[in-house]
Amino acid sequence: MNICSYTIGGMARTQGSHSDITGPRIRAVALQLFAQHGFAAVSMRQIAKEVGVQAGALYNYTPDKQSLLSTLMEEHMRDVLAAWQARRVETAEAGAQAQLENFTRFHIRFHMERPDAVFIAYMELRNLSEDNFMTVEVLRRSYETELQRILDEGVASGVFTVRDTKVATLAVIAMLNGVMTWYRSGGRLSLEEVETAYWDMVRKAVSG
Amino acid sequence: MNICSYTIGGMARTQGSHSDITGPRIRAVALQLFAQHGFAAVSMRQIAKEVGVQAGALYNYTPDKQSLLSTLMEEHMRDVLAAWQARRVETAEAGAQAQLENFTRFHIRFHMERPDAVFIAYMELRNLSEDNFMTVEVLRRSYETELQRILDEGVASGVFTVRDTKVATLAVIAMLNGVMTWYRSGGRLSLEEVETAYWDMVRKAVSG
DNA sequence: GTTTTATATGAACATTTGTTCATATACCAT
DNA sequence: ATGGTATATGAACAAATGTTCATATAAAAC
Repeated sequence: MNICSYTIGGMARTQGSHSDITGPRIRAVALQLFAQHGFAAVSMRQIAKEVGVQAGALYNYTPDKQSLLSTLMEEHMRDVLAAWQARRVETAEAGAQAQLENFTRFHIRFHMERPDAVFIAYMELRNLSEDNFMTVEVLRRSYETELQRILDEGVASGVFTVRDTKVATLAVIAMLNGVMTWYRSGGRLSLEEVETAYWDMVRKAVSG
Repeated sequence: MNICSYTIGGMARTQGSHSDITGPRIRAVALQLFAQHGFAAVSMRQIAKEVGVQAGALYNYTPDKQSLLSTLMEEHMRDVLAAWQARRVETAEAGAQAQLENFTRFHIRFHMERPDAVFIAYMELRNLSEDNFMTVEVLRRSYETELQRILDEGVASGVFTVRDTKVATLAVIAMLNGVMTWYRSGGRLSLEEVETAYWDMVRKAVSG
């Protein structure tokens, strides 16, 4: 009796579609594309195409493009903090030097496993609204404070010699982040060797 | 006798216009906007508006948008290299340690005077065509090689203790570049103090 | 089996994009 | 003064942009 609607191709919900699958897929694709081309250079249609969906469907998962970015960044920062809180206990009772080694090796390994998220978290801050920026910034500071606490502790106990622990904190993190711009697995050095090389430099840099 | 053309507002070459002025203005504006918002997020019309000109006029100075970016990046890399070649002579006869201090202080100060160019040169590589990318990459490598040469020399003469000078080179440069993400003149520390703090860490990191 | 809800489509929208071009005016050499 | 060249305008273009919405179907609940 419905003479008007002659649905040629499927134009509605697709078979097997589920938000528990599509949602993460969208975020994963967006993460990779944002890292590769930059937030502004990636269109919603590119993301949708890679996910295998029409652009309109993305708006079941994010109110707008910028929220997609800020969600990714916040998720990443919370992941970093949570992972460190879990690993921190390994050296909770140890001296500052052991804590610093733990932090150094953790930072390199954890960040190396998520180069896209790291890249975005450091490079796309300018595309965030003020509110979202503040949220991410607070999380980042709180991660940096973890390192600074270790340095302060080491200075207090005399094992480290650092004039300004704030500057040292930023210097160390910048140095460690640099790994991600050049390291490729399967290269000349193993990740273990890289960890050790950087730990060597970090240790000496903050010692007497 | 020309009854059709009734030129209301001036619609042609403007008074005082000269390529020696407009050209550099365009590059300066583009540099600042690219650094602030990212290459892809800045439109030719935004640049033109800031320069005080119509978008079409930009194409007297660049064949397209991407060339504008790659020109800026190549100019910056050549500036860095030229400035270092000039400053390098100061410690050409000196030992590796003096050379490294010279390099460290030079790098921080020079880059601090051009935060926009530095930011672009490190962040917008992905927006370059393969050819332009290679050109910039070669220049960057050649700057890094300058530092590596100093480290190699120091290792050879026994004043430095570094397992892998390539890794150390990248680590030091990453650390120094980090300054630009947080230092603001008029803050807690003077540029001289920052230079010294970083030199302190660099020296210790590569020493025994 | 029927109803309700979750998840997609695909067309439409107003803007904005990079770029081109015919044309107009200012500047400079003669 | 005059003519040639350098430097701008402003309109136009097709393509792409983020976002919305009525609608259609699959999946889940009953």
